[in-house]
Parts: sequence; structure tokens; C-alpha cells
Amino acid sequence: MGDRHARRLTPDFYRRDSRVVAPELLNKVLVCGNRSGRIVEVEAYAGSADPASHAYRGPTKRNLTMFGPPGRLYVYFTYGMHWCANAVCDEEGRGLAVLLRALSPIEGRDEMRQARSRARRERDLCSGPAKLCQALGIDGRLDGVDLTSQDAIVSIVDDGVVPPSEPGQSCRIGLSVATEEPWRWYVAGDPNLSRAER
DNA sequence: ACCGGGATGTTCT
DNA sequence: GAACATCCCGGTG
Repeated sequence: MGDRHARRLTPDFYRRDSRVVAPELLNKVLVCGNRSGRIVEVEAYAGSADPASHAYRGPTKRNLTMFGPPGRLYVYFTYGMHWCANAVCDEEGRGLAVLLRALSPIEGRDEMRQARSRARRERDLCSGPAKLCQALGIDGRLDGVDLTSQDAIVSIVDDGVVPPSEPGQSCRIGLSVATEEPWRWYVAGDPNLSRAER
């Protein structure tokens, strides 16, 4: 797990169905500037086949990044105050994506604590899709960034830690439609999950 | 531990 | 005008 071996995920990694990519993103590392965290919880959104997806009704000004090439970062604003981040998947034009829901902080913990001054405990830094964006400084300015570009300030890297062979799985959180699809995956037992297990 | 409500403004109907 | 891929705080047990 040395950083020497860390490498960015390639377009081919993302160019698959979001429900295949999602569990494989577990234990990869989200990097933004000098802050990083291990991905411990994700949800897949399945485009025009998925009423809960922002892409369900086709392209709009907000969701345009979802219909672009795989490996881009889709960042959206919700509830009047929160940013959330996704990795775009599958072929260009399909609108598939994986929502990044929780991280285990690695680097830049001091800056994360500053960015999330209201978080009292360490496990509150990145234990939710909007928390992790606030912790890493991700907002709408990063919508559309190519995660696979060597120059991008934000990326997802493989540092040699494999995904769990038996990830936790559940229905997605916070939806009013398509609530029965089991498209949330997480690292079982991790203290940074957005919801406690069982 | 668990639950209920308020914040806050963009997006889409 | 309603909904929203959420979070935080203060109540109660």
C-alpha cells in the first residue's frame, strides 16, 4: 500500500456499468489537492433506467456532465447548501454515475477539520456525501473535471488496497423513488459510514 | 441511541 | 410551487 504504487484509475475502469464500477471503487483513494481519503461507501445511479437518477429525464443544464465521457467528476448542489460528487461511468451519453458517500480520511486531516469546524469527532469528517465534499474542498468549480487526467487537481487512485471480497450492500439512502434497488455498497465495519450498520 | 424539524436556494414542473 | 442523491441541533429515553 505504498504511495509509490498509487496510480490514477483509467478511462477503461470507468467505462462500465455504474453497478459494476461502484463496488470496485471501495478502498480506492479520492485525492483533492493535498487532502485524501479512502472510499468506504458508494451508490450507483443507472441513468434513464433509474427514476432516482438525475439523468432519468435526459440532459439538463445541471446534469450535463453525467452525459459526458466516463471518468469525469459530476458535482451537484442540493438542499440549498450542500455539494455532492459522483464519478461518471459507462459510455458517453448514457448518464450513469457513482455517488461517493463516505471516506476514511488519510492525508490533510488538519485542513479537513478546518473545513468542517462543526465536526466534533474524527468520524464525522467524511461520513456522508456532502461532508466529504466539504472536507476535501470539492464544490461546483470542479464539476466536469477529468479524473483520469494527469493534470487534474482531483483524482481517484489505486494504491494497491483491493476492494473487499464481500462488501456490505443495501438499498440507497435518502430517496423517495426507486427505494428498493440494492445499489449501495460499503466497507463492512468501517467507522466512517454515513449510517451505522444493522 | 433515536427521532423530529429547520436551514437554505437551485432546479424542474 | 414542490421537491431535493443532506446535515445539524435540540429534544427525549
